[in-house]
Amino acid sequence: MIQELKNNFGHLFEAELLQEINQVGSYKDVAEGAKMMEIGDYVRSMPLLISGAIKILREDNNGDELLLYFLEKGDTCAMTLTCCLGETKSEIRAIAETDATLIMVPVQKMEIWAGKYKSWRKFVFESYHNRLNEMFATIDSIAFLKMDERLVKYLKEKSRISEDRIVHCTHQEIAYELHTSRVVISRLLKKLENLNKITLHRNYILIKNI
Amino acid sequence: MIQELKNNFGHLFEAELLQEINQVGSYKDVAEGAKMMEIGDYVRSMPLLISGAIKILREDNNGDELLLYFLEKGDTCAMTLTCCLGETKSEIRAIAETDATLIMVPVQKMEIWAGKYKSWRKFVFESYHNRLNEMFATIDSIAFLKMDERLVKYLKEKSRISEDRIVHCTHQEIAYELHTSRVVISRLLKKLENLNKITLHRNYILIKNI
DNA sequence: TAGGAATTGTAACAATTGTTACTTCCAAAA
DNA sequence: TTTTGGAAGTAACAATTGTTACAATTCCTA
Repeated sequence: MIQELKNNFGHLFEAELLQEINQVGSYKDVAEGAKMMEIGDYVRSMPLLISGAIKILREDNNGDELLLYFLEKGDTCAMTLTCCLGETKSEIRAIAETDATLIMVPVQKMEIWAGKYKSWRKFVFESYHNRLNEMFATIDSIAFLKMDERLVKYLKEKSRISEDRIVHCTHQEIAYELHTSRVVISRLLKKLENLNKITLHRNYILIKNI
Repeated sequence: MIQELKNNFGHLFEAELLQEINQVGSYKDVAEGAKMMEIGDYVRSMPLLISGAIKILREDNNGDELLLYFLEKGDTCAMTLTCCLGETKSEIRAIAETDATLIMVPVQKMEIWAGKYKSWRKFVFESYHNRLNEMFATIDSIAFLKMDERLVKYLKEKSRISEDRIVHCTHQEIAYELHTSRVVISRLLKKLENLNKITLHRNYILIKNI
């Protein structure tokens, strides 16, 4: 595990901290689609993402979802960061977008390291900062863009994250994550296909030039 | 100033930290409507809000705005919190919603105190956490509510913040902050008036029972 | 007191998004 | 092979939001 740590966080943390993480952290593999955190959960350990991607979702009163953003290699979950303070429940749901590997660190260590290591403080602050910026970007999309533009952004992001020009999902799944209806998504996807930007298939979409 | 500090932050910080804040911080009064931070600004000091309210806004490509949330007594600005690390520009605009008083702390102190005082770390982490939660609430409103519901929420919040059943603003101003058009707001306000929930006047709105 | 700017009311219409209903197509299971 | 359920296509319509245009009112100022 120490090697994985050095590869992914070596440029951030000093050797001593890497050593500590190695001692108390536990390696974990997660399969695509696995639910990693549910709304209302209390969080007891903090994930450092080594590979893969995690999607972070918000839920409305009807149980419908909205995609907030993706976590990627080198990220951590901002939600867990505050759970070493008070007993705060998670406000979000986390699901593995792809197969992923991560290192789980007991949440008590977070506060201890924050006092001990400047590099850890920097990492935690930057994580928060990045998450806030992701949230700004999400708000921009929802508030300022129309659904067709949001859809294009979504497809680009999905393709980038999976490193694949083929996006594997159904129209219904896209509709859930953008918080709209399947018919709306089908309609807009068909327009994109007519513009020769994508090709539609059952259960997947080929991204051509969007 | 030390008395103001004790009143507003005494329950959070130990005496030694209060003393340090008192030494390096500077008192500042801000008039309603004053622009306190602009998008793209580099931040050099960190505000601790003693009284009043600050509204935080986001801007789209056309220069149109969107209200994100309000800061109130005991809050600080999450945007400045990360500016002691890298040279990061502000992503948001801050404008005094009411007359406000605050204490400005040089941003270099933030990192120093984060290593030295556990209570300061707790404060900073909690600030980030609160801001993230505000952002979740904002996203909920934009993504899940219709404009009439957002308008009602907006009026309630404005009334609560100013501690006044009379909300002083024009339809145009509301439209800017909710990122829609004046005609839409006028239309919805008129509906609320017909439901006897508010009374409309020139330049102000009386909140009756919403 | 007259003129002008800002504010609000309102109609008419356009564009976007949401909903319902039904059909067709595809793939896996029986 | 036939059945069955999920996925996608599409039409028709409703609801919401956005836009343009213009009138009426109020307030400030020259």
